[in-house]
Amino acid sequence: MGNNRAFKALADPTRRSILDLLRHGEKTAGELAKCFDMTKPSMSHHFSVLKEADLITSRRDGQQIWYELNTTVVQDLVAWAMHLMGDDKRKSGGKPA
Amino acid sequence: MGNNRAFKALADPTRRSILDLLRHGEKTAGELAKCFDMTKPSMSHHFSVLKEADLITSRRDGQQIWYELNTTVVQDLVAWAMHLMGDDKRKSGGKPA
DNA sequence: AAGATGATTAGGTATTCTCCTAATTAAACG
DNA sequence: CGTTTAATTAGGAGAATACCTAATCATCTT
Repeated sequence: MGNNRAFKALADPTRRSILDLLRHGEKTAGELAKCFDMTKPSMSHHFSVLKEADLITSRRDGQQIWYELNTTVVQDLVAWAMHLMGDDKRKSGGKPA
Repeated sequence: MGNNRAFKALADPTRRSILDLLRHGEKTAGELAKCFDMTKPSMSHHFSVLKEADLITSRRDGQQIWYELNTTVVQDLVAWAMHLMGDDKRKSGGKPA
């Protein structure tokens, strides 16, 4: 059922805020870290959890690392929630076979 | 952002399975417990976490307690996920102020 | 190569989480 | 009432989580 790692990742409010900040486009680790009252190592840990869960992707550019939201896992989450609410075997439209 | 308790509640795979089982209608604590390789007290704890998060409601009928899925919080979750994916300031309809 | 900067990894601590067994509450029923 | 059945609450052990400081890695600049 969905991705356990993703649900675990979303259980922390700091990590959800990080995703929120990435909503409008990619940001560097430092930029993101500045938005929280937390040390950089702690933030780095959160980034790695989000990456493990495939909720973000990363890209190095020189000294900086840019993080970007990966919406495909978020879509899976929505699919699971919809399934829960009864959007099941009703004109699925998703995967014909 | 959304309900932290709900996200925390969803972080556990057993609890997500419980919600899945409640998808087709209410079930008693015992019925649900039978579906898992876990003691009743452990299951009871999971029920209480789901209740605290408003993901389920409960009703006593004699000796049994019936649990039912509450989809309103699930809807909030979907709303948050959609917001994340860019469904923002686009005919919001949510909170005019 | 040395120094500065951006970021991660290593290691440790305090808290939270998940599960268990034992004890308790609540209701049904003889 | 005492017993059985359904479920919860209490208490505790072990694993996982979320922070921190110190140390390391990677890159750029001089």
